[in-house]
Amino acid sequence: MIEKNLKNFNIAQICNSGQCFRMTQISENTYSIIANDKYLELTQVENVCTFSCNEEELENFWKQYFDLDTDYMVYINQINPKDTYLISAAELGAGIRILQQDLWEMIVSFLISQQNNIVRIRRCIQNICEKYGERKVNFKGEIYYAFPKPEALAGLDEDALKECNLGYRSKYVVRTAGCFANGQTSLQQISQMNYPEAREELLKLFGVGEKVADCICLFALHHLQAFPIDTHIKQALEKHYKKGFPKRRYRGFEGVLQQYIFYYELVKG
DNA sequence: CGCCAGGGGAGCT
DNA sequence: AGCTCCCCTGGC
Repeated sequence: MIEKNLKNFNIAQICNSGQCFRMTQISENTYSIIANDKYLELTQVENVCTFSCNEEELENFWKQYFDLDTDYMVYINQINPKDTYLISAAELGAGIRILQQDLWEMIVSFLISQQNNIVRIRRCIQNICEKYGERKVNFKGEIYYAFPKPEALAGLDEDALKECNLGYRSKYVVRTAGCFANGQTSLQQISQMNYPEAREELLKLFGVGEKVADCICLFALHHLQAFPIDTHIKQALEKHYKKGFPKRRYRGFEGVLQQYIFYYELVKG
């Protein structure tokens, strides 16, 4: 157990910000998080966060996962004071972090996300993990499942994942898994590319369009200039930024602001 | 039962 | 860039 005093960190907001699908509230102040093959429980009371792992794992994994070394006030303080909408959004979601999640897991998660709602996306991913992921035991002796590697999904019948509730998205996942399993595309290479290169490479994948590519760039590769535009963001931009969102002003961290807007619309809307 | 929406995308023009 | 159509599940 490690205790940390964290500013601009709110696990509840992170959990509900729609960027991660394997994070669950398990009691009033405690959340469970499964990432890669790791299981964590995090309890937050005010600014005090208690991590269930040891110091080494916190330093080597979760610190990067939660982006703990970044001061998000640096982003928030650059918001135009006259932009009352964005100021309000950032104020409400000030505890959000842009997570650095597993690339393959994000590719699959956002392939599934299209024409889908968050509750179902979570269930789809849970189903896939239970059926094809490695079975693990957490520190409490409970069973959880790691996210299956591409190799575990490649070669399946293209409709096999309909059993996991993916519907017509099944073939997107199976075919994409094949591309990585047979070496046609490389997760390692994509993770080393800059934003435009990575985006272009991701767009080649079957089932990946601009919105999904940007979500992957933002939530896995930590390219903060990615600005995913889904139906909700589109509506918000049309309403509050008739002349267009001032991307130039916020060059390099547009994605952080996108998350504040997304969360604001999710909570308020 | 029909209808439609839920964090788009492919395949056209 | 803009337009169809695609196509799965759950809620009403």
